[in-house]
Amino acid sequence: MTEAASPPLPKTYDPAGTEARWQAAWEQTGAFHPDPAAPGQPFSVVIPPPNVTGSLHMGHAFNTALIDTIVRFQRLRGRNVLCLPGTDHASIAVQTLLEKRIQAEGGSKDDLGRDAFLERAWAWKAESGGTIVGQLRRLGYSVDWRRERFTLDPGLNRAVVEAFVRLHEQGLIHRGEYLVNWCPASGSAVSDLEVEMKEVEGHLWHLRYPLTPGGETGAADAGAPLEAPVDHLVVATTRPETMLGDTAVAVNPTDPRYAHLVGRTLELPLVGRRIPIVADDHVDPAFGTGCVKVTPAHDPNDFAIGQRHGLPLITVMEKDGTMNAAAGPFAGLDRFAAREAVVAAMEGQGLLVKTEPHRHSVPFSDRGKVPVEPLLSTQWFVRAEPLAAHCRQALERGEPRFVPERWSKVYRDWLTDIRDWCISRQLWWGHRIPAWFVVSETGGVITPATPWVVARDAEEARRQAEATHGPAHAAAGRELVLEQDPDVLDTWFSSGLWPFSTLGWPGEEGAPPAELATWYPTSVLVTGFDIIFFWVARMTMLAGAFLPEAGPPFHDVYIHGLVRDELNRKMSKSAGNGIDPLLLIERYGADALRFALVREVAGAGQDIRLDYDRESDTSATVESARNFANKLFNATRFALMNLGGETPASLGAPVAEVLEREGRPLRLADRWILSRLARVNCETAERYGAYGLGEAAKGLWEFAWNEVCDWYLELIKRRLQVPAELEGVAREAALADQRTARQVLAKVLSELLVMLHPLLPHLTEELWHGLTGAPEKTFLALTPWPEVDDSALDATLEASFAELIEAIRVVRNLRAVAGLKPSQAAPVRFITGRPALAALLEQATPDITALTRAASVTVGSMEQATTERGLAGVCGELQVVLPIEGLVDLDALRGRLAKDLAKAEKEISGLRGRLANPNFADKAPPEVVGACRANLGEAETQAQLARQRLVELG
RNA sequence: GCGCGAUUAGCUCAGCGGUAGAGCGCCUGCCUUACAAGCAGGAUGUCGCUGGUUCGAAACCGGCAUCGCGCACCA
Repeated sequence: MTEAASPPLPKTYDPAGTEARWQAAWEQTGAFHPDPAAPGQPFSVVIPPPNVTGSLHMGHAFNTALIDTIVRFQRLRGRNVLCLPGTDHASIAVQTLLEKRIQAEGGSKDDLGRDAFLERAWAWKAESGGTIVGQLRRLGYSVDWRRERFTLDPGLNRAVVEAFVRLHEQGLIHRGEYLVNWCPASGSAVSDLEVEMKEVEGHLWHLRYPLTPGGETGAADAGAPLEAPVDHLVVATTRPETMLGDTAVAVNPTDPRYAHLVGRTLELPLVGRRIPIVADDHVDPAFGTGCVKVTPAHDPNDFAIGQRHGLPLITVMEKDGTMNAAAGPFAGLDRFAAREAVVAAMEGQGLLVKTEPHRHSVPFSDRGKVPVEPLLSTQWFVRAEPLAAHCRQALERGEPRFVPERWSKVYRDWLTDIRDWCISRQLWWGHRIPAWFVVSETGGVITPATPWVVARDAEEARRQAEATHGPAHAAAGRELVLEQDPDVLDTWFSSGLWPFSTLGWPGEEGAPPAELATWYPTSVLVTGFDIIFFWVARMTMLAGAFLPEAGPPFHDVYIHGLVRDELNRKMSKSAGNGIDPLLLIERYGADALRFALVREVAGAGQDIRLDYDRESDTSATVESARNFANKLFNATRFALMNLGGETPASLGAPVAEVLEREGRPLRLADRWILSRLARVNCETAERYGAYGLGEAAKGLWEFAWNEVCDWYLELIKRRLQVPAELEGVAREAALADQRTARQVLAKVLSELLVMLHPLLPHLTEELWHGLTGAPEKTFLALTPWPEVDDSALDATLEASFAELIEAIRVVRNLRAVAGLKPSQAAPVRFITGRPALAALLEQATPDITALTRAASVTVGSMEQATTERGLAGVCGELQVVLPIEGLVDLDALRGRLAKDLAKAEKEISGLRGRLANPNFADKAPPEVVGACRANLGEAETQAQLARQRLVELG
């Protein structure tokens, strides 16, 4: 080329500026704001809304990378894609966080009052929500920001109220007094899922409970072995403080030691209450003493025993975890202080038999990080079983489809034997429960017995209350006073509506929102396995209640693993081992981080480990992805310098027949890379579509780097440079061939960029614009996926080309063994008995020359095999000779040949062994046997050639 | 206790019936006008152990071991 091509791009890719520029361009032009009425089969995803409690962590980055890869692919495939973003109000988490801050300022939330507190919470949301949304943008998330939602925004509040009212109408919500998981730290009930069992080194205290006087001999039971008269029982407990609330002691009905005592009573120490001895199957005679103290108001198992035996419930604690008046002298003590005090008191009375160390599980509150107290309290519940049953039936039909499939079992098991869901929280930050108490019925206070109405708003509540209680009030001359339930709903109640509330559900009377009509149910939910119960199951359950005809709220559930740190630890805020995605983005670019994360997920559903050096904040994995990005950048840079200012469009697609006609046919390398391109296109589309994202990433990496860059670009370099001294016909021919190469290069590269776009959105957008010269507001992101050219597929050609590559590798290897300098040219001689291979090598002579620094390339038949002396190697049925005797290290050569020989001999013995087995020939498929024979023949040729050479060398 | 997953090259992981692959790291040689964030070449594995199925097993089935996770938990 004579014209001075000015280098259009720097030598290395700098992601920072590029990424910001395209993010802005996509957003400003509304590239990802779909129209529900637009053509194209709808495809929709609602993102798992991050909590507004902080900032982006690696889990978000991972989830984002996966979702965005999927939706960008579907967009390229022509689907009408909605990817809807949003954030979650995270009731307990935010409230806990704010309370701590207020405390640090020396105040309390009660000083502040509900309204002022909520004002602060909204201010916090504005700040924190803004932070995390900004960080999601920084990843290049192709979501519709115009439709961004927040679980506590007015539209979603409307959905929550509607959902609550409807569930109530369907009889699926009830209010009642039950033993719930109480978190004393946050002063609220929590659901079963928010309780985490932790192994703790505790104690097992053995306490003596005396029998009340009368009939100690146990003579009533004739079958019992007559032992010394019994005057007490010993119970074992890990929580002595709860004894203050004991209302029985239970033994197993079949336990001969105690059968005769059932029905007798004990005197509860420290309290003096008479409590019965009851028989219950739940008691394991083999554990401890076989006697269990029963505290129905403070333990779920005891609660069940209490129900079976009609025992009273005695609550001995306040909601802040201190002992109440029922605890007598221990009132006012914190539950843990009370534990020590009770033990001391028992010991003082000689009733402490022994204290054993005991390792056991203690329920902890997820948020409060303190042991949960099972406490009797009045709460709202969703009846889970009918909703779960609906989901189980759907799952029988394969809905939703879990990827990987095994997670469906986890989902199903949880839906089986499900317990009611406690949805009320004694918090301020959240959706206020749309229930109003008729407090004028209970003297102005809310009690478990206060009548209530559920309504969409205060007015409707009043109307209802008037209807039910109005006449009675009027008759009594009382004013009807209503008070809304002060409590809020579990955050997951609103998150559970997310797939349809965000799309406008419930909409206006008789007019479903267009978004809902187009994009519901959503196509796929992508989330971590850790919230299958919390979120996935809640969404399917609630969707079943409100939109049953639509089926589950998503067709597929793609479950991914967690990102673990370099030591395979779960990343967590409390452990302080999180790796900051923003740091990695700054260092390597968002594309590199995304690519690295996606590339790690080949084994779908598995946790991924991100290597990381905390000293330098570097990650070899992300760095290698950055290097790949740079490789792609440079490949494009190369193209830009060699396309003579033309674009894929101006050059036109390389159509084999047309080029043939024009006398500038596709060369071997062209046909090879076009065949590979078509094949990779098929494979990649298939993988993306089937959630094989890691495989798609790896496949494209290998194609781009190991085939396009390492071989194709190298092979066309000469054709792209037309020497200035060429004249006349030769020049015409060279220019024509140059054009063919340019066409193929332009096609391969531009299509490769499209295929890589879901993985490296910014870089590919940038390079594609450079390559195609597309107007600024025409985006690769919205371009159609390239069509597969079936006629380009040629498996035979690909196999031949692989042989050519091998031949070149052998030459290079021989040169390396000989220690030839890259600048030293050496003659190359190929010898083969296979005419087709010989023809291929003849045809590729110029390529071989260029890629091996050959002084000359000759191809001969077997008869000419041993005429030269020099370096020799074999591959397949090909003998490669570098006749440069003088320059050669003979020992190195012998070593090389010996190695070839050993390898061939090993293969021969293996293959012979197999073929010698008559069963193999009989039972193995013919093509396998055939391949085996062919390989044996090849290996034998190799061995023979190597032996021959070694003999010649002496 | 029940269930799930993992165990393959120094590290991180693919492969899931036809006798082992990638990236990183390592060794050798190269600044060859796309790329040293690169190029060329090289070394490295009784595929956790153990039975079985099969002509053939890293892959399928059984058992065991180790690690991890989930669920349920005996006070």
